[in-house]
Order: sequence, then C-alpha cells, then structure tokens
Amino acid sequence: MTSQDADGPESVAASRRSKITPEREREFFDAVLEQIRECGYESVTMEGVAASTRCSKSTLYRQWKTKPQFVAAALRANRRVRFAGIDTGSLAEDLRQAARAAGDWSGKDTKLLQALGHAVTADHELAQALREALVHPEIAALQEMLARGVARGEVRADHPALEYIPAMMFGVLRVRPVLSGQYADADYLARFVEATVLPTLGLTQGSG
Amino acid sequence: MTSQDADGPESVAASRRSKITPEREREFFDAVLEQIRECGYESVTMEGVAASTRCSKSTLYRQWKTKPQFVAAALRANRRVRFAGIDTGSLAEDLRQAARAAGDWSGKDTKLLQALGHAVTADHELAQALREALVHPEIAALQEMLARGVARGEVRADHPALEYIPAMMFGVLRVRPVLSGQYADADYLARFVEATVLPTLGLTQGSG
DNA sequence: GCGTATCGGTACGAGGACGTATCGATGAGC
DNA sequence: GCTCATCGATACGTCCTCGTACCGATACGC
Repeated sequence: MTSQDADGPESVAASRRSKITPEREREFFDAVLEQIRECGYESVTMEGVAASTRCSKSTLYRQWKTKPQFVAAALRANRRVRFAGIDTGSLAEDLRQAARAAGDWSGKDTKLLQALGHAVTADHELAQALREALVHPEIAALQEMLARGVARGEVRADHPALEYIPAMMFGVLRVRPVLSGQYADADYLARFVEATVLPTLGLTQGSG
Repeated sequence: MTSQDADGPESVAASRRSKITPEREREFFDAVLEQIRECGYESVTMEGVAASTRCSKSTLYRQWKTKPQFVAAALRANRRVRFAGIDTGSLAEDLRQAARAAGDWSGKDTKLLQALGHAVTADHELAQALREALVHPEIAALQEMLARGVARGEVRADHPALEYIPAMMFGVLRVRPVLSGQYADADYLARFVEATVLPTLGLTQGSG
C-alpha cells in the first residue's frame, strides 16, 4: 500500500541479489504487456521485449525460465483493482461510477484479455495469472458492491438478476469491439448501465 | 437452399476446372476452422490442415494464396444464420428461443471468435470475413426480432435498452468462459434472458 | 483413348523465435 | 580495493512455418 510496489516476497529483485531494481522490473513487465496488447501473445518475442527495454535476452531468461512464466509474472505484478474505493452509499451510483472507471481502462485490459484469451488454454499458469490479475479482483469488487446494496435493502437478496450483473458488465466490455469496432468507453458504459443494468435491478429513478 | 452448398460463383471448385468437389472444399474449411478453435489462429499451420485432410500443401496453396485468405474463405463458406426462422409472434418467446439456439453453437462460435479475435487486427480481409460470417448475420437477425416486437407494440420504439440487447446477448456468450471457465450453454443463456433481458425490456410475465 | 492440368507427396530455401552459451564490462559486498 | 556475480551484447543451434518447386500418378475434357 506504499508508493512502492508491494509485490511480495516472490519478486525477482527481492529474492536474489539482482541488479534489477523494482522499477526496472516494472519496465520489463510494462513492455511485455504492451507488446501483447499490440501484437498478440503469440507474436510477442523475448527479443522484442529485450530490445524495447534495452536489456538483453539473457537477462530476461536469467530471471524467468520461459516466455509464459515471464508473462504470468508480468500479469501478477500488474494486478490492481480498478473498482476499489467505490462506495457511495447507493448501489445505483456505485454502478455508475464503476462503469466510468471501467471505461477508463477498458481498452487496455480488454486488449490484454483478448490477446491472451487463447494462449491461456495451453498454459495453465498463464490462465491462473490472468484470472488473478484481471478477472477475479474486478468480479469480487463488483460483487461486494452488489452485496452492500443488498445489505442496504436496495435490492432483494434473491433477485434473479444479481448473479448475472458481472456477466452483463464485463460482457459488454468484451463484446463491444466485435460489434462496433471500438472499445467501450466510459460514456458508452454509463449509458449501458443506465439503460439495462439499473432497470434490471429495479434501480431506476425513484427506487435508487 | 438446396441440399448442396450454394456458395456462390466465387467458390473455388466452381471457378476453375478443379478436381476439388464442393464436399472436399468443405472438408478443408471444416478442418481449418476446427484447428483454429483448438489451437488458435497463430498455431494453425497449412501443413496441419493438409495432413488432417490428407491433401498436400500444394493443393491448398494452389487454391488460396495465403493462410489468411484461406481462413477468410473458410469463414465465408461457414456463414449461417443461427437465429433464422425464429418468429413465434412474441418477442419474449423469440428471445427465449434465440437463447436456446445460441447455446447450441455457443462453444464452437465463441471459440472461433476468441481464437481469431486478435488475428483480425492484423488482417483486414480476415476481419471482414469474420464479421460477415459470425457477427453481422446474428446481429441482424436479433435486431429484426426486436423490430418485430416493436412493430407489434410489445416494446416502445424508443426504449433505451433496445440498442443494447445484442451487446447483452453476445456479451454474455463471450465472457462466460472467462468468468466461470465454461461456455454458456442453452440453459445458462435461457436463465440469463429470463433474469435480465426480458425484465430490462419490460417483458416479464403479464406484459409479454 | 489422348493430352493435359491438377492431384498428393516431398524436398527445399528463407525467415523467425526459443533458449543456451560465451564474453568483456560493471557494480555490489566485504 | 579486490572479488565475483550479474549485466548487456551477441552468436549459435534447434526447431518450426511459410510459401515454392519439382515429381510421378491420376482423372477430367474432348
């Protein structure tokens, strides 16, 4: 929670007497994730990452055995909860803010998810890292949001739509590029939430 | 519409005096699409397709210049409208049947969409073929479904959720594997439609 | 039936990526 | 200040894939 990375004990720079500072490590991770977003997982090369960070392939292979392990480490280091801190006291407003927050990282994370979507079927560690980094935290945060709304009595606990709200929110994020060729920005998501999520939950104006 | 394929004049077997029958051509197309689903676009090799269909690489390259063009041809030949023929006279029932229909091909088409999702950013022809084959027909059929409902007065023409229904339906298809590790089957989709789509449109029991 | 184009099989060259090994230089630890 | 592990750079071997070229065999058009 400090301004430094709280990567944990498995961080490369912390585990060995490496000359790679945490900042340097983050450069590697940022570079590989960016290249994955742009070129896809298969097309990313260790040589390319090394070149873009002006390090050598040896350095990368010294720290991480293989390319999937390297990418998995980058994903785990990139773990963040974008919905964290959203707690306005109103479920409808929480969902609106979540939509706007999601819109801001929509492009980056959607690209990552898309680019890794098929690679994860071959590498289990990669799949787990992806879920830990991009999927589970957001789902959990969203479900907490909903749970708070239920606790406040804004939505009945047995509302049949409750379990589908994450699928709605993340589904539209994921499918927008396919349907209309552009990523779901904050405005689009906000309109989507207003037009579908809130009415489904019965949170239209007057009841939320 | 006959029992034979109505591929159109651009079909390989029709355009030249080729020994490749339409059935043989379809074997090639089925093989490459299946390999794409299983291994991803990047990992599919012309050699693999040739081996699995017991033809030679030369044969494939004689008919299609490059791998992307081959895949694009396979996609176009695979074009079908899964929602075709659904017209029960009730929008709610149409959507229920659409959900069940979608569940049946959910795995195959979702895999294909996922596997090709990043390749299309590099090859425009591939992107267009994918949209023509998998995206546009289904969207159009769904929108006709909705338009019929509007024409029958079941939903107001300016209902704010109307434009998001395709995103909801296809979004959940696309995101389910990421969220819960399994494809959206007919039952799941049916429950999703019941719990979210129909209430959003105001088509709960009594008004539909 | 004959000619010919296409078939399937295979060998080939080019290019690229993974992962390893080697080498001088540099910076941390004592 | 000395030692030594790690750094960056590069070359290398291996493997794979694309796309082409060549081969005898086969089946279609006439």
